[in-house]
Amino acid sequence: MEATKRHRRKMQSVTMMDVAERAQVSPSTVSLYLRKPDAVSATASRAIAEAIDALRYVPNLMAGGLAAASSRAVSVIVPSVRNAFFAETVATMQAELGKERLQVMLGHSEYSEREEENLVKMALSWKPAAVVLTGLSHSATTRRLLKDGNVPVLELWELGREPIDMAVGFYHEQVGSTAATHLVQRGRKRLLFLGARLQEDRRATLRADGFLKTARETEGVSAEIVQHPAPANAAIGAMLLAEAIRKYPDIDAVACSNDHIALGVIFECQRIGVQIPERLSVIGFGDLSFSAACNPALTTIRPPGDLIGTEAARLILDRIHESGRAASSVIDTRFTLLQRQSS
Amino acid sequence: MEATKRHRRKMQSVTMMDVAERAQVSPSTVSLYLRKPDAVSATASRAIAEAIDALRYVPNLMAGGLAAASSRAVSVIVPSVRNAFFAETVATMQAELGKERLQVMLGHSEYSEREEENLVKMALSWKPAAVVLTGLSHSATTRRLLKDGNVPVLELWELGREPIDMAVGFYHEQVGSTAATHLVQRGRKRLLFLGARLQEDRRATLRADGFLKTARETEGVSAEIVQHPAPANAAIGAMLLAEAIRKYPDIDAVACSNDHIALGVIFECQRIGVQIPERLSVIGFGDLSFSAACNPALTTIRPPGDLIGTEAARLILDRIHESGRAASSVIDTRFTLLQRQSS
DNA sequence: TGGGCTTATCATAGCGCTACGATTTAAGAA
DNA sequence: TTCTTAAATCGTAGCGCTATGATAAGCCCA
Repeated sequence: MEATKRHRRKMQSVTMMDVAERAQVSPSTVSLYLRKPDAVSATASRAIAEAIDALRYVPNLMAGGLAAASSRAVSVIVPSVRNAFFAETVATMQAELGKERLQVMLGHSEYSEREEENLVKMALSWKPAAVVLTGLSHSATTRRLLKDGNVPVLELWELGREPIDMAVGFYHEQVGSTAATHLVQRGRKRLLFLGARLQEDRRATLRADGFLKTARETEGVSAEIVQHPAPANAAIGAMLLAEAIRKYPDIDAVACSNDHIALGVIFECQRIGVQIPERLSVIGFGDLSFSAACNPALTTIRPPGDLIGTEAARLILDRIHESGRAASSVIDTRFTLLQRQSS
Repeated sequence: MEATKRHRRKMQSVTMMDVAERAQVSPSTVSLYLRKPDAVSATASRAIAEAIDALRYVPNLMAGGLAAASSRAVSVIVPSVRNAFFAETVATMQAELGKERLQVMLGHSEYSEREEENLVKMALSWKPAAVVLTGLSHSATTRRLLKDGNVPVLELWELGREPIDMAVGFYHEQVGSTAATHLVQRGRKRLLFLGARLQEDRRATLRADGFLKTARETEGVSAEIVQHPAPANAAIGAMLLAEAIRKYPDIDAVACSNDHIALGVIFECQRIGVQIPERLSVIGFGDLSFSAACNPALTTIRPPGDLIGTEAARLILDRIHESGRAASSVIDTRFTLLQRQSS
């Protein structure tokens, strides 16, 4: 025994080398086949495919990522996937990115910039193919990390100020404005905005702002706001309506920061005998799964959560494929007003 | 020039080596500090921490994972995060695992075993610290991959047959049985189960089975089922109730496969003037955000989505820490009946 | 004072893959 | 047939880190 080996290591059962050997090609060719199948001849492709199958080869993406200095993971950070809006976008993105074998890494900021910053730091450790954030407000450190990180960055669900890199979403002030205009067109004069958790949900605040601004700029129309710091749900909605009627007995229309609130309003009106829409018009935001089935069916504004996801995925894939490009994109997905019975 | 270097490589700006140099220790010590801070002296720790901070060092987890032959990623595969139940569990798991710097990699099977299999293959390429699946039904290949993969495996949200490795959840037949027993105790005799997408949602089917079995075993009680293949939502719920009343005019209680269906039932009853609970008792499943605020408030069974997430995270962390253990665990989280006005 | 511990630190050999440039082969053109 | 050019394929040096075992430094008690 000549050499006294001191080191030993566990290892992966089947490596690319094994595949190469069986297919009678070099490891480089196997690697090429896996990354760009078109660049490999039909003969080689067949042999490699057979070998992969026979050996049950599973590529090691950590090794690949290390060698390539970038991984096939996309870090997606949302306030919470418990929120149906973001769940829709995350689900759509995962489906689209999964087709190209990109992995979604999920993080929840819980509406905290501090937490978002931690998640971004963690994400960067993975050399992700892209980092996806929600909204346009981030800590200075987050911004710096992302700009220095030399990584495609997407900001979803909000348009307005300058994005770090790319953005897909819509203008929330416009949502509020559209709601106000709609109610006015329906002949309403005493408008009210019902909001929950506005201190944390910047986008809901923008909707409220747009609503109040547009309403107050209209001749002969008044607009007030009633809010609560708790997260939006139907119970809060019911509570808010009760409070609103106490404070402003003559209101004839309410816009809600989302459909959960609106659902609570509908229930509360049933209980206290307020007729919708005769006595009170109601408009929500979200078009959640129950909105069309309410009694009365809820007029609402539908944000395109799925479209945001597909567009985001498309931008990421574009960036990956034509890696040279630096064009920064902003996509306005718009939103849709769905008029139903409640207004 | 002696050597003609042919190779060149881009690289990470700051590596562990840079940190080691600045802190006047070896790279090994830095690595140790990062993985087990307690094993490093206070002096060294301070110097390393300072260096990391000053250089803004970001560890490369791909390199770490490759060297360690396992990553700090946990692959979580759920039918869809659009479903509030799974969203709750995913969110909770991410929060718990994130504390220990584990990344959640998300996949959506869309209730397809074929798709789940693909996702598991992709997941395994990352050498995850654990693989988390939903339910106990998987393709044979999925099972084999996971067993050969030498990876901790968790199956959530369902108990019953033998798990691959560990399982956290509850018995869905028990849920159905509990619902039936409750309605009988409230004096109901003509029971009905309203279900959506039962062909795909195995767990909803188990609830239906448990419900029908228990009801039919009870003296003087009858039970029927009405279902629809579309995904559960309030509109389907309303439709199902209308159909149910047409088919079985004398029913006095309905159990719904989830609260979305129950919400539709409530709305439909309001429209057609059926009094809840006087004429008809209603019980749901899920305790969704609106359930307590309905009119009338909905009696429902609450599955502990958050508990499932925390318990799952705990099991994974336990496995990582005491890596020798092979004890396979099954945790029954139970569920809670919430009696409200609708029954 | 020194032997036997424990504790802290270190040097080094890969982990499995991809990028790079070089080399071989195939296909046309002359 | 030879030369040129394009298409396939190959050889190899790392990517940045961790596991391993070795060494050095403290510490206790005889």
